Amino acid sequence: MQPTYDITSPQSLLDFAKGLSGKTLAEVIDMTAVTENRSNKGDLGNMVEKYYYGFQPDNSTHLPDFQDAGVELKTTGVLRKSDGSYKAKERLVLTMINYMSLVDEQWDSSSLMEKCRLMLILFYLYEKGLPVFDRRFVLHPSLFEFPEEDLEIIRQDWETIRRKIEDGKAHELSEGDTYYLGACRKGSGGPDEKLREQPFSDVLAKSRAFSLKPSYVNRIIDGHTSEVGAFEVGAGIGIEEATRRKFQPYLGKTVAEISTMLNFHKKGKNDKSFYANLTKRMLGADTKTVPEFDKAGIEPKTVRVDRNWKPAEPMSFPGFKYMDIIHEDWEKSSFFKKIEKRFLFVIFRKDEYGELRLEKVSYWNMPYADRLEAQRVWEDTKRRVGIDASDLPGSKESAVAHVRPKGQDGKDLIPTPQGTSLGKKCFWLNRDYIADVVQNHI
DNA sequence: GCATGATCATGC
DNA sequence: GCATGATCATGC
Repeated sequence: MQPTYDITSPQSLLDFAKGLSGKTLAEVIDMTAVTENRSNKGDLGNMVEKYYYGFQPDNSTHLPDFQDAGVELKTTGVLRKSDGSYKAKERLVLTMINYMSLVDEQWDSSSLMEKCRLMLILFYLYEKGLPVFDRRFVLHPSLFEFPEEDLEIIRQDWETIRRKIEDGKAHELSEGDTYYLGACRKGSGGPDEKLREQPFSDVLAKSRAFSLKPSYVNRIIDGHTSEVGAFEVGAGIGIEEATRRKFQPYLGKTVAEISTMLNFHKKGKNDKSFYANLTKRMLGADTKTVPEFDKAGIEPKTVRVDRNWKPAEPMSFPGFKYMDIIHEDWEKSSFFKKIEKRFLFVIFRKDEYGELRLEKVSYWNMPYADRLEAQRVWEDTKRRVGIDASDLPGSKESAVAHVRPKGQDGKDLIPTPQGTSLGKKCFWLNRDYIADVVQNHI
């Protein structure tokens, strides 16, 4: 194909990409020239470069694909929501993390920034099993450069990841360590996966890649990355400090006082999401989402504790389906994805008169050893669902997690592998475990 | 008081 | 209609 773009100009590369909008590769390129397997399911980005741009980048370097323009080409899957808009199917992988060399890098000249400072992002509508040539491009391609205020958070995230490797903890990395930029798992998984060495520990680590969290990709899709949100985040002010400032006016106040300040009241004695919704109001959002938290993939959790810091309840997570979990892998499970996140504990504590007050707001993420224990409970659950779905791990079987019901009512039943119907269930973090976290770790 | 079971209000 | 975040209810 004769190139009809200027390979040194980002804008020209973008304009050329627009020719793919609404189309599939098979519709715009000469398919007779394709030497790869027609049913190829990976490599969409490379196929776009090779057959649409007619350009084969040198993938052996850490430079961007179109190095003369300084542009890295990315393709990423999106899903259509019921209202017709799109959302990210998953995180956007930027580049592999090299544990050995990252520790010697400086942010400005980092391999991440060298490669991804300016990205041309193409979105395609994800459909399971569809070969790359038949994936349809939707939305407009985005020539994306990180807004300055986001770049500060991303730099802090990058430093956090680098420091963890310096501390000899590459194997303990978690997406919950950071906000916009995550160290996501990237590798074959399973027992045969080849693990990587790290510079300051003899423990081998699973391979990981720098990625933008799905919530951040959604902000790119929505074009809201530079929107002024509920937070004033910038140089010297990270997410945590911004959060502290947001809650400052309400700290120490009773629930009744906060309700009055925000004109937001409990709907009735069964308004079970009241504290969660009140928390979102304090952050300046309506009851739906907190944009900055959404972007950073932060998981707010309200915890009510008594005078002795004992939680009133354990902590619930999304439900699972018996028929799904038996085919699932741990790292694909929603429980895994949740506990790798960074949590914001918003703690209401009973005062001497038994009245709840906003006592403390604190970030936390789950330690590696506890994530391993949660994995054990999950694997045990998966195994036992296959044998007898009515007999699953209870709270006395693990110090960390257990399984309990989570349904709308007694009629909310779903099928089991045994052919029976049982109430829906979900994973919970034990009350005593939450107590330990609240009392000793935040 | 705790473990376990049951259910609520809300948003999409 | 259902997933979610969470609290309410019960029996030992």
